[in-house]
Amino acid sequence: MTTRRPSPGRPRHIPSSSAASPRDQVLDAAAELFVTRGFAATSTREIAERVGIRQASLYYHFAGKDEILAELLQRSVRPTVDKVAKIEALVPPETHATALYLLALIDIRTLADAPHNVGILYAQSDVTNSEVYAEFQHTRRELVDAYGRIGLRAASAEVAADIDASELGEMLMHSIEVVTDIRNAGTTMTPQRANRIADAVLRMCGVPGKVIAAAASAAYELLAEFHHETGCPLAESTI
Amino acid sequence: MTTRRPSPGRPRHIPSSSAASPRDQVLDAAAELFVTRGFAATSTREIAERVGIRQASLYYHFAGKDEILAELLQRSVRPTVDKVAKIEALVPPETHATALYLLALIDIRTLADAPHNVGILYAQSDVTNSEVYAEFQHTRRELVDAYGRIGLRAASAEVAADIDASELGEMLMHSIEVVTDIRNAGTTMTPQRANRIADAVLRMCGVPGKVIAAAASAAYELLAEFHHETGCPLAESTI
DNA sequence: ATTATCTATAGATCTATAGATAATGC
DNA sequence: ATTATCTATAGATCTATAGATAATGC
Repeated sequence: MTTRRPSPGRPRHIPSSSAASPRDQVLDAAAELFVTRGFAATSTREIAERVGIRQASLYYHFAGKDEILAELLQRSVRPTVDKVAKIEALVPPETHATALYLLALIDIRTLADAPHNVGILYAQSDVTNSEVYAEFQHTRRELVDAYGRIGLRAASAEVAADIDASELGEMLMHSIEVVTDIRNAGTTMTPQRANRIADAVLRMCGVPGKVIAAAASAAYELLAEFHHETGCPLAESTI
Repeated sequence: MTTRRPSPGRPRHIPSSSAASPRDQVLDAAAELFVTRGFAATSTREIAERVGIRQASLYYHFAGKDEILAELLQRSVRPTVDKVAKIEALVPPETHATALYLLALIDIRTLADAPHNVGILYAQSDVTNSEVYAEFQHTRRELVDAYGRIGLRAASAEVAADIDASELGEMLMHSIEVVTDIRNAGTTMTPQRANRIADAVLRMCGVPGKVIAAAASAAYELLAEFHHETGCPLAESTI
């Protein structure tokens, strides 16, 4: 397990201990640092140090720090967005509460199980206001729209009459992102806790308690379909 | 209006156009920059430039960049926390939904009406993990506790049986902070929108629709008591 | 005397580029 | 030949300190 398959390129000053591609090693190291110290406060030298390469070598893989963050953000929302169509197709019509519960659960898990708490970076001011991250913002917008669309279908008549899809979507998705705070506080995300968050999101839409309970069981049935669907290249940390 | 009252100290290279104290001018300039560019990405020179003083002059008022942010954060949560006791005393017993609605409304307004969207800085990784901000974290914790305590009293039996105060508090407070995202997106916060957010928070606790409507009216009656309670030194921007 | 600024600067960064070098792969 | 690193470094920062200076206030 300790021997490395030889690979092209000049050897590192510290031999790699990971089987992941150099690019993924950089992403993993950067994620950890961005999350703990913040994006702007992390230097390219620190990232390189953690990977075991020289600072300048980063520029062979990425044009700059921005690009590293952009890819991390993209990778953190893309999996959930990609599952939206499948969710909407899979769930029997008229059981919209189940669809919302399923979306919430998948999103919570994705945020909770990611090797680093990248969700914390969504609100960084640098990110929200820079053009470099336009693609991420667009993908995120898709997810907000999905929350709004599915949430509105599941909503009680009372709630549906009061709020539009875009505003509801923003509120639901933001509420899900409490996961990020919880992780940051050091608490572990249990399945029960994930359920309580999903429950709360359904309650926000005015879904009655009994319907929520039914949606929860139905969503769990369907969840197996989504298990390990996408390859998760960042899952393997440097060990 | 354009003439300045002469004050002690060597004159600035660019005369001040604001009546606020130099310290408050620094806080105001820093808030705007921290919120738009991010904390670490803002240099002390930029802050000074905006105030109209030299970079080194900042250090007469603050020991460092950290201290500026620490005070901004403190000022953004303190007003709401200070009102918690009054809310709990003012609201008639057994009408816990009203207390929660009132707390939500006050918090939403404080976040929305602050001269800069400082709430966006709460989740900055630099902040959450540094000791410099321990005092802010403590104050914020008080607010989470208040949300948990008051939310649990207002909650339906179903919800109260399922979730503890600390977890509920975290979820409610986080949901309120959607205000920060909305401001950041450039949308203006109307009173109707504030109501919809407060409504959603009560729904999260399992409060029935009719009770929410009653709590909303009752809270608005009581809200007058809190109008312009605290002096808001940052309200006056550089004009 | 006190206050609030100024100028000047040391020392420590940090990003990105240029060009050399040591592997593998054909 | 291609790939992935390395060394060296230019140029541009940035923070914080030391000490001078120009006001007001007593």
